[in-house]
Amino acid sequence: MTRSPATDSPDSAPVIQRRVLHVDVDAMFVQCAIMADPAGLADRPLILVGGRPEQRGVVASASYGCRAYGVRSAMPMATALRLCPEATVVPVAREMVRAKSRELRQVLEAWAPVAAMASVDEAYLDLTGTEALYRHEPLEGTARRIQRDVKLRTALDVSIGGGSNRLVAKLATSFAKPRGVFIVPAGGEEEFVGGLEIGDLIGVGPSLREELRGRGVSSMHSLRALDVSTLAGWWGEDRARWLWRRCRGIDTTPVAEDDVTRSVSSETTFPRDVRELEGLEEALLAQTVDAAGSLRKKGLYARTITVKLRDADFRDRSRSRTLDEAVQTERAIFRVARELLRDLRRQRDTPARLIGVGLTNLSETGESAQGVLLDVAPPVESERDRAVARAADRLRAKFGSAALQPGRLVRPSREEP
DNA sequence: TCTGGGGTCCTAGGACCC
DNA sequence: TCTGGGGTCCTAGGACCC
Repeated sequence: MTRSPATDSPDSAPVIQRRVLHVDVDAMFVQCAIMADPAGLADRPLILVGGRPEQRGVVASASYGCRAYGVRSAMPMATALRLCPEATVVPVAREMVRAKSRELRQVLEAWAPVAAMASVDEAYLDLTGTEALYRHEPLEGTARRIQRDVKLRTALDVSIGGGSNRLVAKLATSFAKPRGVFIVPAGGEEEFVGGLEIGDLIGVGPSLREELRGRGVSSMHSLRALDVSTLAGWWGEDRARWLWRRCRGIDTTPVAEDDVTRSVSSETTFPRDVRELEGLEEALLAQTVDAAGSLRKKGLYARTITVKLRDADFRDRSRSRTLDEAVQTERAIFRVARELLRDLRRQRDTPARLIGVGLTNLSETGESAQGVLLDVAPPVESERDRAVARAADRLRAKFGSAALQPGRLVRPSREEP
């Protein structure tokens, strides 16, 4: 094994030379839509819409044909259709995406001792230690074999970037697209990243870029000319070190299979803004049922409940409350969520375009944070409540989500188990 | 043209505790 | 009269990513 070149500071820590690949599905949603409807959609310019089709939707993904016209992810549908009027608009094929994502993970896990999905359509592989196993084949060769194997076994086209760490591997992927492989040689990280724009760095978005520009820093070169203490004077030590390392292609975060869920949420944008409390509560209940269902599906409980409103003027507001014990039923969650919603409305009574509920502070048991409290106060959620909710889950799984309406779940009838 | 939905992580102030 | 310092938790908001 070789050692990475020494870095000056901060946190210079020469480590074993790692071999990291970043595997990214090319236009995943587009590929999945075509797989779901090969006869209807193949070879057409496609726009995958997020949210409700045609109504306040944005582009979730676009085929390369549409991208040539300037269509981009997150673009409002109206804009996208003006740029590419002949595009076919279809909703995301969620089931297919889930299935293909699972297949992809299975294929990749066979190739690397450590494989971690970073989202539905991308994964990191750490091949460190496989040098002998792969007969000291260059990383590029292994990447190409993985690419072919993925195509063979999942039918997905992927691009693969590689390098000595996650950051560099991911940045390399954009040079590999579509259907290519791009490896940054060990020792070439700093030079490689030096050729990029500041905004290309993962984690540097429009806001930070604008702030940098305001301070006279608009090129990677000028960013690198700054020392840590200057950066720390602007944003504090942590962020300063992060950016200092980032713009030099230094990244020691491990490729870890940490798939712990930290939050579960469900939100919806109304076709038209909603002002009446009644309409908002109705929607809040539906989102609560949805989020609580996901929570139970993962076998989790939540202590913190957050209600979010997006006002008509696009201002986001939220209220949250942390309970002494963790819950997982819509019954318990909605009781709190409804109060939080009323709180939000007291603060500002204005039409809303979005409502959502978020669950955090998750655990795998429904026990109290401070056990003694249970002896004092009755639990906000009984075992019976939980049993009812799980029975409803089974019914929905069997007969479809229309089998039980949210309204009935709030006050379960006696006949239910 | 008018802005989805699912997440993760960070910050900053206040409460509270030692 | 002057008034610590560190840690943790909670809340609200925001940046960012796919």
